[in-house]
Amino acid sequence: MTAIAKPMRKREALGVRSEKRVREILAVAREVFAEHGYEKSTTLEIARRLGISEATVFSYFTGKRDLCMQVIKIWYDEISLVLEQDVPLVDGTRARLHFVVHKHLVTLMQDGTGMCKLVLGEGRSADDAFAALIAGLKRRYTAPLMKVLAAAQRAGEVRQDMPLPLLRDMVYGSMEHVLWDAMVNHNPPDIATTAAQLTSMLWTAITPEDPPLERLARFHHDVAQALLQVQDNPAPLP
Amino acid sequence: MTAIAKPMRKREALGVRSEKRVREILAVAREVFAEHGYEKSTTLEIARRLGISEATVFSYFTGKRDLCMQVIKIWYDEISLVLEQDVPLVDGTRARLHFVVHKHLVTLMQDGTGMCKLVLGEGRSADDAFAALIAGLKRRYTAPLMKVLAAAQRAGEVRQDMPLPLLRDMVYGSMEHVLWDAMVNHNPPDIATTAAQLTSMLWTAITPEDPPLERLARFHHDVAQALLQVQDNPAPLP
Amino acid sequence: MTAIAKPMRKREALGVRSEKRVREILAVAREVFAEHGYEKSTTLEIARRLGISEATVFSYFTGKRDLCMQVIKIWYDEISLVLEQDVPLVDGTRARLHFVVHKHLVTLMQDGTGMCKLVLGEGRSADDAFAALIAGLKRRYTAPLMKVLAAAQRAGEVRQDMPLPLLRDMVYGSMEHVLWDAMVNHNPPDIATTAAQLTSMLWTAITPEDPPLERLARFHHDVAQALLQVQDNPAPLP
Amino acid sequence: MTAIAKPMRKREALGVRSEKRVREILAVAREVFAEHGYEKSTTLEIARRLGISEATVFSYFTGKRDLCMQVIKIWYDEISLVLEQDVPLVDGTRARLHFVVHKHLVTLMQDGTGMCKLVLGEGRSADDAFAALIAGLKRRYTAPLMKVLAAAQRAGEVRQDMPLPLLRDMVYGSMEHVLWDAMVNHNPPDIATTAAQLTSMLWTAITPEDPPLERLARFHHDVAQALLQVQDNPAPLP
DNA sequence: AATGAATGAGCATTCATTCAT
DNA sequence: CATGAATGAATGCTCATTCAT
Repeated sequence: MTAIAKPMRKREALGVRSEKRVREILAVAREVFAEHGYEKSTTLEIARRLGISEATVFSYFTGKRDLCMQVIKIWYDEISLVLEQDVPLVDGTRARLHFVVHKHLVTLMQDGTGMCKLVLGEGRSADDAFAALIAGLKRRYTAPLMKVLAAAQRAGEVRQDMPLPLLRDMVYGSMEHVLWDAMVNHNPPDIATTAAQLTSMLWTAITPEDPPLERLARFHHDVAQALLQVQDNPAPLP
Repeated sequence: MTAIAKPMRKREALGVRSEKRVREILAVAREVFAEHGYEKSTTLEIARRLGISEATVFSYFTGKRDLCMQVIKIWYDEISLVLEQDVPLVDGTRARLHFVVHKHLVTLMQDGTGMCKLVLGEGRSADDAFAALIAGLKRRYTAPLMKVLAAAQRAGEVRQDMPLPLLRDMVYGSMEHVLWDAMVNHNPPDIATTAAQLTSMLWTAITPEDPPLERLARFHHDVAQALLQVQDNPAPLP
Repeated sequence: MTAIAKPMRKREALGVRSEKRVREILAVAREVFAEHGYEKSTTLEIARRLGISEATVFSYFTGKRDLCMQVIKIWYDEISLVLEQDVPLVDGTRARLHFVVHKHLVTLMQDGTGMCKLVLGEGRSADDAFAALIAGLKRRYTAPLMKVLAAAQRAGEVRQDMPLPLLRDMVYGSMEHVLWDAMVNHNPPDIATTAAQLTSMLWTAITPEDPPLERLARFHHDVAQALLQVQDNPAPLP
Repeated sequence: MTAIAKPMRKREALGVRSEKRVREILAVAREVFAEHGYEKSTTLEIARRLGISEATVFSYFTGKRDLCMQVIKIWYDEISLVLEQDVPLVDGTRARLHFVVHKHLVTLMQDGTGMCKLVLGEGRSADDAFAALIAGLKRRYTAPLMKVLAAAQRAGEVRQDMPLPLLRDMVYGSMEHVLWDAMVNHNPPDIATTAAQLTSMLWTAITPEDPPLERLARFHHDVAQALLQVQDNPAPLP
C-alpha cells in the first residue's frame, strides 16, 4: 500500500497463520513505538519482545518505517471506524460536535500518552511521505465531523463565511494543544469538563452571530416545517 | 543557562571574531535543523556548509543538542521580543488578539516551513529536557497574549468560565493546525484572510455571549430536539 | 560475571558456529591487545585482521573493554588452571616454590612479550574496574603458591614473622621485574638458571634463619659498627 | 634531549623568564599526569590549570609525550640525586640496603599514589621509546644500591653466585609489588615495618649462606684489621 | 517459515597539534 | 612571547537491513 514494490522474498499469499503473525507484530510494534517514538525504537526490541528474530519482522514488513506506518494506519482506522459508526447515532450538530470532541480527548488520553505522543509527535516527522500518510489518515478520521459541519453550514447552522478546513483546524488544533499540554506537564485534565468547555467555545465560534431577528426567523421556519411534517403524517388518533 | 559547565575545549571570553563565528554557526545550524529536523541533522553537514570542520563546531557548542537548543532559543527570543514590544502598542483586546494571530501566522509562514517544522515538530521530541526547554520558551512567547486575555477576563470582556490555558490552547492550537496543513499540503493560505477569519471565530468563542440571546438559542435547540424526537417516534396523542 | 546485561544485539544461545567465531575473535584480540596495549588497540584493527566488520565484533562482545577483559580473564584462567593442577603433584615446599617460579617465567616469556606486556602493563590501568578485575584474577593465579606458603608457615618451615602478602609480593615482584627487564632490553635470560637462582634466594629469604647463627651475625655487625666509629672519631683514652 | 629535532618555533635561547615558565608547566603537568595517568591526561587541562593556552605549552615542549617524559625524568632525577647523596652517608651494606628500601617506600608512597601510579604504570607503556627512557632513568636511580651491592659482592659480603641485575630485580620488584598492592587496595601499610621486614628478608636472601666457620674467620680478620689501624694511628695519650 | 549471522554506513565527540597574528 | 582559532584524524559504538540455510 505504502511501500514501493521491491525485490524481496516477502509475503505473497498471506496464509491464516501469517495474518496472525502480522497482527502480533503490529501489536508489539505499536507498544514499542508508543513507548519510545519512532526514532528511538529499534527493530531489535520489537523482535525481542515477540521472541522472534529481527529477520522475521523484516519478512513481514518492508522496513521499520513501513511497520510504523502500518501501526499508525491501523490505529487511525480503528478510531475512524468508531467515529463513522457513532457520530450518526448522535442527534444535532452541537451534540455531535460535543461527541467528537469528547471522544477524541478520551481516545488520545486513555492509552497513557503512548499513541498520542507517537501520532502527534511523529505526525510532525521530517519525512514527507510519513507526514503525508498521516495527513491522509487524519482526513478520514476528521471526515465524520467534517460532514456534520458541512451539512450544518449548508443549513446555515454554522457560519458560511468560514472555510471548512479552518473550522476543522480550530476544532482539532485546540484539542491537540490541550492534549500536548497535558502530556508535557504530566497533568491530565478532567476530560468531561474540558470537552464541555471546548465544545461550548467552539460552538460559539463556528455558529453564526446572526442578529436576533434572523435567528428568530429561522426558528419560525423550523417550527413551521416541523408542523408541516406532523400534518403530512398525522399521528393516529385514539 | 543552556550550556552545562563541562570540561570543554571552548571559547570562554568571546572575542569579536568569535561572536561572529558563533552567529555563523547558529545561522547555518538553524537552516540544517529546519530542513531535516533534529535527529536527521548531522553535525557534519552543518560544518560542511560552513566550510569548517566538525571540531570547530564542537569548540563553540557543547554538542549537537546544545546547538539545536540555542537555535530554537534564539528564534523564540527574537519573536517573543517583537511581541512583547508590539502588543502593547495595539489598542483594544480584540485588536490585540488579531495582531498576535496575524503576527504568528506571518512569522511561522515566512521562513519557508523551516523553523516552523523544527519548533512544532521537535517540541514534540521524545527527549524530555528538550521538550521542557521548548515548553519554557513557548510560555514566554505566549505570555503577551496571555496577559491581554487575563486582563480582559478580569474586566469581564472575556468569558470568565474558561480557564486561561484552555483559551491559549485554542488560539495557538488552531493556528498550529492551520500552519501544519499549509506545510503538508504545500498550499499556503492567504495570511491576512486567515488571520481575520481565525480572529473572528476566536473572538466570538472567548467572548461572553449575550445572555438573552444565549437563552433563546438554548430554547431553540431544545425545541428542535423535541421536534426531532416527535418526528422519529410519533407519540400517540391523548 | 564479566558482561553486564545490557540491551545488546548479541548472540545469546551460542551455536557451534558462534562459539568458533567467539574463539577466533578472542584469539585475534589477544594478539592485538598484546601488541599495542589496551588504549592503542582499536576495534577496527581487530576486525580487519579477522577479515570481518567491526559490527560483527560488537555483536559478540559488549565493547572493547569487555573484549579485553575476556582476553585477560581467559589467559589467567588457563595458567591458573595449570598451576592448580600441577603444584600439588610436586613434593616439598621448596620444590613447589621452584616449580611455580619456573612455570611463571616460562609462561610469561614464551608468548613473545605479548600477554606479559598486556597483563603487567594494563594491570596498572587507570581504570579501576579493570585493575580490580585483574587483581581478582591475579589472586586466583597466585593462590596455589599462597596455600603452599601458608601451610609451610604454619608448619614453621617458613618464617612466621612475615605477613603472607609480603612473601607473595617478594616472589612475584621479583619475577615481574626480571621479566620486564628482559622485555625492555630484548634480552631474554636463561630461564632455567634464573628460576634456580631466584628460587635459591627466595627460599633463603622466607626460611627461618638458624637462631644461633643469626645471633652471631648480629654480634658481628655490632662490633663492626663500633669499630667504624672508633676509626672515624678516635676517642681519647682515659 | 629526547625529541627529534623538528622545524618548530620553539625555545632557542632560554631566557630567565622562560626557565621559570618551563618549571611552572612541568610542575602542573606532573600534577595532572599523576592524577590521571598519561593517556587520560589532556594538554588542555594542563594549560587551563596554568591559566595559559595550550599553544603556549606546545611552544615549550615538543608535545604531550615529551612533556610527560620530562616530568618523569625530573622526578627520577630528584630522587636519584637524594639517593646518590645520602646512601654514602649510611654505613654498612645492610644498613644501606635498609636505607634504600625505606627511602623508596616513603618516596613512592608519600605523594598519594600520584607519581607512583604514573611511573609504575606508564613505565609499562606500550611505547618502546617511553619504556626505554624510563628504563634508563631507573638505572640511574638504582645505581647507588647497585654500587653498594657490587662492592659487597666483591667483598664476599653478598652472594657472588648471583648476577647483580637479579639482585636488583628482587629488591625493587618486591617493593613495586608491595606498593602496587597498597595502591589497588587503598590500604597503605606501615612503611617502617614493611621496610624492616623486606630488608630482613632481602638481606637474608642476598647474603651468602656461609658456614659458621667462614663467618667467624671473616670476623677475626675484620677485628685484626681494625686493630692494625688503631696501632698505626695511635690516639694521643693524655 | 524462520533465523543466525554478518555488515555497511553512519555519527557524535575528543584531542594533540599548528600557525597567523 | 603568547594565544585564539581551527582542524585532521581517529574512535567506539549503533542499527536497519540482507541473505544463505
